[in-house]
Amino acid sequence: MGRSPCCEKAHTNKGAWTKEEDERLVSYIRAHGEGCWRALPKAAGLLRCGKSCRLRWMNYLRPDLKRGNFTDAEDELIIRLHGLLGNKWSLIAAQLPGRTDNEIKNYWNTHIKRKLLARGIDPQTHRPVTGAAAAPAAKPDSSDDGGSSSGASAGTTEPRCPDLNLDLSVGPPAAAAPTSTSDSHPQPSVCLCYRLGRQACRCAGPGTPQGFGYLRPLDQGQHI
DNA sequence: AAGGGATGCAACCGCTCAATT
DNA sequence: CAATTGAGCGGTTGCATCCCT
Repeated sequence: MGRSPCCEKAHTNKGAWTKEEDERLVSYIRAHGEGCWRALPKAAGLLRCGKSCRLRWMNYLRPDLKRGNFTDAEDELIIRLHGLLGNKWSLIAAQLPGRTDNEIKNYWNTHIKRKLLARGIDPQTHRPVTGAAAAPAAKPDSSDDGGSSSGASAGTTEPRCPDLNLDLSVGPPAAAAPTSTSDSHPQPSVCLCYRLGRQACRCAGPGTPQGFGYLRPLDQGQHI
């Protein structure tokens, strides 16, 4: 049973990539484009697993990557998207041009989790942490506490974090998402999963009980 | 200055899903 | 329709660096 290994482990390098390996990978992809990752290492003369090549390219070598610190706006967007999508890092990353799922995942685990705890919000549920246990380590300042209050301590039975405004608009804030099941969509709408690159999503239509039928109107001039 | 713990990031591993045979 | 294959995803780990004592 099981599956064959994705590569011959005996003849593959592991660990940090060398500059030479990076250059080989980049020049190969520049010349041939992204194709069959499984065959790429051999073709490019790399002693690496195809998965490793893909990861290296996606997370580090791609030319369109935005390196550097996350902005506050990106922070907030990630928090909102996480509240809506959960740990779907690739979907979240799709909304943040130049950011990778791995980067966002790391950033979430290292920064945002703590930030939310400091606000008294459970990073997993996005609800106020119950009891006074809320963020014991939370520094009194939390400087950017931005309106947190969120009744952190108080609303123990609060069903939903009042701070959580699931407005997914990435562009101009005006592009509000119709949260209601809006029976009639006046403008063309598209399943969010589709927009994020999941062509065959399993979202039910609007009004789906499972709640994963995200529909959002297209912004002006925007197309799928 | 040195040691040890905390933190952050890059990379690996195993699983799932979709496409292909 | 079932089996196989490959790509992609999310969780986890390992290591380098930072910070505090």
